[in-house]
Amino acid sequence: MENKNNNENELIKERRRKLSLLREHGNAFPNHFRRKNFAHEMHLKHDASDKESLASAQIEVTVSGRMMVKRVMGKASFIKIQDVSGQIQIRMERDRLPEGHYQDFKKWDVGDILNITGILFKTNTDELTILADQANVLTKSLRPLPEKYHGLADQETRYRQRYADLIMNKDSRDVFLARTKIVSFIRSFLDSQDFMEVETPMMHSVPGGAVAKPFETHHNALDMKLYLRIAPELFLKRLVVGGFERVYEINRNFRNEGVSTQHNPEFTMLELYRAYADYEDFMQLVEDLMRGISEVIHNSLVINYQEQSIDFSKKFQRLTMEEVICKYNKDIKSENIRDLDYMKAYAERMGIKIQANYGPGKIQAEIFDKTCEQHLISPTFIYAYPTEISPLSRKNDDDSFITDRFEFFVSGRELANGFSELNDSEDQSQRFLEQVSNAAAGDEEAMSFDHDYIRALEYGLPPTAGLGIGIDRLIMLFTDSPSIRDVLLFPYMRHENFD
RNA sequence: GGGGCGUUAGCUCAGCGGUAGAGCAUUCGGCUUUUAACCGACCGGUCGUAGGUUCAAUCCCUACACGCCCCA
Repeated sequence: MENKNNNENELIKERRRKLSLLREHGNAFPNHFRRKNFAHEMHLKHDASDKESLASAQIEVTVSGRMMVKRVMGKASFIKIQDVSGQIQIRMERDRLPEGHYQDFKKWDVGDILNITGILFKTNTDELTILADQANVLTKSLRPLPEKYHGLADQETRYRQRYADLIMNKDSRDVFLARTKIVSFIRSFLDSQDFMEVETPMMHSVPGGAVAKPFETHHNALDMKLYLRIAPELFLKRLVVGGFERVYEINRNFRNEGVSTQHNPEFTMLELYRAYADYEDFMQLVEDLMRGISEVIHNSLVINYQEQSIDFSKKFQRLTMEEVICKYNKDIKSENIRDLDYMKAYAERMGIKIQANYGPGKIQAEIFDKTCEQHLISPTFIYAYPTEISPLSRKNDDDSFITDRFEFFVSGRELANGFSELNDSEDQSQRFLEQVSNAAAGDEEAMSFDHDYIRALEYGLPPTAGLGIGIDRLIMLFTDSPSIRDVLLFPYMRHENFD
């Protein structure tokens, strides 16, 4: 029962003693009490009532929640309990409660989960309070809560013991409430446009749909290697081939890469596909979606993120990849921006390591990452991505160096990636071959040749637009969170040693 | 992978080369309208881990672990 690293100290021993007393007096974990009222609902209804009318109304309420504050003053006490909706104060009086109950109550601890029945009244300072007639412990809490004033501040504990963080920090609860609200807004936004939510495999025999290192796993019965998916893209487009013309999926992707304030090994992605649309339609969709979320969460089109003001009210800026590179690299000669030798020399001067298989498009992307992305604070679309780094995107009709692809940036971060889908199976086959040769040249992130996907394209994918939005980064933006860990209920952490 | 910062009581934090500190919480006593309630007393520590330097290390040095931030 005891384990050293679990802080089995005197405080917990004391509470275990109290729990065994509760056990002696009957069921220590009763589950027959029923709540009738929520804290927030009572405040809404009665905060404005005056003392006298509340006293004459004699409103009986029953609440359940965790005791967060306990102030004992001799024969009467004030406590506060917290339920999912908020907090409410309760007054306990020795002479009002059943015989002996007040003495029992004095042994209860902050953190215990209680059920209280009583009459609503206003205190001298006009605080809505329940005058208790009945009080019971539903769950004894064995671990002391963090200090009442400063709360739980330690980042590591907040991430590892999210339950304690959620008990103590309203800001943290609010982030996750906003997260849920945003995701459900996205669903209703897409559902109202006749998109169909689907689920596609999380384990792939051929990893694909993105440029990233996968996690590997093994299926024992079938004795086969499987990969946790890095993207659902190729499966969703198979569904469009099948005739589901508008599909989306909100689910986890897994990438075997570093951890940072922007990256977690598993993260949530929205991907959507719409037949008979192109990337410009999806730029518009991104604008509509961002404005919708901004209104739902902040009731405004201007929000604040980490001291930056972000304005969604104006039409979002649009620049091509080459335009933005020239904008932030004044010394690049635009006529040479597709010249391999020129670009290679330029990139190397700025410290970018150029691998043998890099073409001018890949070098453009490297320069963009290093010199442009950080400046894209206001909502901005960068479009016309090089074909070389866009193996699943449709080539531009007038210029095969680029594709009909965009990425969307806010506060210096990529939030979305969308394009007109490559639906020419023969072109796609060529692009896969180039990826395979990159892999042979040592590129660990290059895509594999997906034969079944080519087969699907050969049946015919209608002209289609696709879009992916990183949900976690989106939540960061709208909850003003500096780290992805702040918007993940259980962020990745190194294994905790309990020895 | 590199650099910086951090790890002291259950929590929030001070501190110092010479017996380890505060507030809150706990325990005991007082208190029937409190708001970080208040008043009094007590209790609470392998100072992240392992080495090293030193008469003496929580403090200085090294390595490691974990975390946060920045860079690749």
